[in-house]
Amino acid sequence: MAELQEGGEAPASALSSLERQVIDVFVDGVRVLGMPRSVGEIYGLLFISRQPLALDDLVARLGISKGSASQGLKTLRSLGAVQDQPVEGTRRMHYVAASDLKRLAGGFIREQVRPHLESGQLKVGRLQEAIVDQEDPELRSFYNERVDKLEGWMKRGRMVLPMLQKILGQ
Amino acid sequence: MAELQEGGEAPASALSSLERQVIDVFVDGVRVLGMPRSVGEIYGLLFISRQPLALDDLVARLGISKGSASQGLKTLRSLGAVQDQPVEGTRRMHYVAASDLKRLAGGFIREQVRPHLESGQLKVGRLQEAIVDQEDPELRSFYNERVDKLEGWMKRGRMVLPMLQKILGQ
DNA sequence: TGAATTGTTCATTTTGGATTGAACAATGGT
DNA sequence: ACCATTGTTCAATCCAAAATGAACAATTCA
Repeated sequence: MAELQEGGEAPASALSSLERQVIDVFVDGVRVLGMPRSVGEIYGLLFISRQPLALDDLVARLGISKGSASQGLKTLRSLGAVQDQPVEGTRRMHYVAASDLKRLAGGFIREQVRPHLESGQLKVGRLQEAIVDQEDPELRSFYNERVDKLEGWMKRGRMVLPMLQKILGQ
Repeated sequence: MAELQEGGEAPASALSSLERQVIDVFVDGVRVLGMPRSVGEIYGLLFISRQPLALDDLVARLGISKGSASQGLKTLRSLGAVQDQPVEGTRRMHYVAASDLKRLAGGFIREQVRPHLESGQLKVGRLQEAIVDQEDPELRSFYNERVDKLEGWMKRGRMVLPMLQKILGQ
């Protein structure tokens, strides 16, 4: 049984021109944000799909591996950009794209930006300590000035994130 | 003549621990912004150097190739993150790091963010046209809704950039 | 003008991160 | 309990982007 590929449920056809174009927009988008192509493809296809899609739909329609699809979905879920959606009549999980900018921006900031900012601050902290070793007083004061500036940038970065989120989310 | 490596001018010594640490911070930073490691190294070393440095100083102290150094400087200059600084007594050009956040953010937005936003908008425009081909009216209206949302995101993106720049630059 | 110095370009090589796919859980159905 | 279905993990592979380095301008100096 069940050898009919074109069964009653899952359309695994090629991408329409429109779908391809939308996906391209997101592939570009995530690339700017430093994320892998497959993540953009997955989000793009979900974004432009009226029905929730299962992992195997993504594999079939995008022509990517199960591994990529699984990893990509994991990333997108951690960002809150994709949500599980149970579909009755099957135990296969389906997924939908979250399409509210506030949530997307928030997830990205929380998962990708904050961690870097924090590790940066840590490093700058250690840096402050390293300066006291500097013998030459003139050089030491130059270093202090620079590291203070760096610290200021980080602080400003932290300050800007919530503002950004607020501006985007309304 | 001039076979003495440790001449009277250019210190091509190894990086101090402090220098190494500062450079690491910037390597991380530019990585988040999707730029190559060498760019972070170059900016980092210039940022923490009291004197302007020449291309060959960067090559010697960072241990990168002349090609990388030249390319990296080109990028940094286009961002306004590094400025030429003639040094009297030599015809070799020297460089200094611009250290004002407003300028840095402005350059990055202008050179890296805006172009992507604009090409994205172009694509979304073409997308609007592609929708009219869609026969099924219900699907067409779904597509319209989605593409409108996408367009809204882009518009909001354009709106946020100047705000960001303003917040950072004071 | 010719030689030396300095920076750029670009074909090749290298490499880090993305993708693959097979082995492995985990769960559901009978 | 067993088999079928579905998703995850991770070592191996692949590939796009970065780095290299040699050839090539473009200057400057003698």
